[in-house]
Amino acid sequence: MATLLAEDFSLDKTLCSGQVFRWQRTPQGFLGTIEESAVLLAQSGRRLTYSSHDGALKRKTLSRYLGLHHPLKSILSEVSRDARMAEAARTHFGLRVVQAPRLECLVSFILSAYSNIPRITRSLELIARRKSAAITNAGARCFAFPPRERLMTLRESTLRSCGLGYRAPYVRKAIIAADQGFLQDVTELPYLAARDRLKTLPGVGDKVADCVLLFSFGFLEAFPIDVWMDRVLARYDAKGSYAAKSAFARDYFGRYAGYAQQYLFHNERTTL
DNA sequence: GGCCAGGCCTTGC
DNA sequence: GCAAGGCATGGC
Repeated sequence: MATLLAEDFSLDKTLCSGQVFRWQRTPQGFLGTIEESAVLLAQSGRRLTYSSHDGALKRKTLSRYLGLHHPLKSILSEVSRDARMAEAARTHFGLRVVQAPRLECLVSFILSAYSNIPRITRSLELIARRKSAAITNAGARCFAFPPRERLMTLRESTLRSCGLGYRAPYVRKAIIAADQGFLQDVTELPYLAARDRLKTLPGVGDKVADCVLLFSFGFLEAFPIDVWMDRVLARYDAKGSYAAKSAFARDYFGRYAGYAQQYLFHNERTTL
């Protein structure tokens, strides 16, 4: 068990705001996987304790995963352009935008199309069980999201058996692209070009691309717009195409628009 | 047993 | 460009 000082941070809000899907609450804390490690996380005040089953999880890897490198206070003060956003910032203070592994994030959000969170979680879990051995931490078994080389051995039919439905070929192609360095290439691009590039993958449109750019590539200006955010944006009188609304949001909230999105999104989902 | 789903793709204007 | 329908399955 190691300790990390985590200021201005809420583990609960960060892991339970729809950015990542496979963390589960246990009596000892949150159990999940990062890279090849089974990880247990618990927070007490500003103290974050963590352990990995093999001791391989590096502090820096964890810190990055949880978005602890983002200057939260200054980000929130920058995006709080109005009372509504300022209120969401107060209510959910400590929520951070994660920086999850790229391929895992891409697969997760391809699965999110026309689906729901329990189902996304289930499919990811089935994929993990197919290609990863069980690892145990705190007496609980879990399965790491498989690395690219092992995902490459998944046939489309096997993906279907994990409940992906018509998304199976999309995921299969995304894995192949990743294996050819596609995701690395995307990191070299500026935001809008990166979004266009991601959208060349089948099954990846504006919304999925923005989620992936925000939750794994670290493009904090990305502002994913789903049905929930559409409701929020209506109150800002933002109308038109996805491109138009997304441009409005980036212009209005600025370079950290993605943080505004995450707070407003979480706020919309947790308050009636 | 239906209805619905954290969008995307394909048509047809 | 933009508005409609269809979509494999599983959750509720």
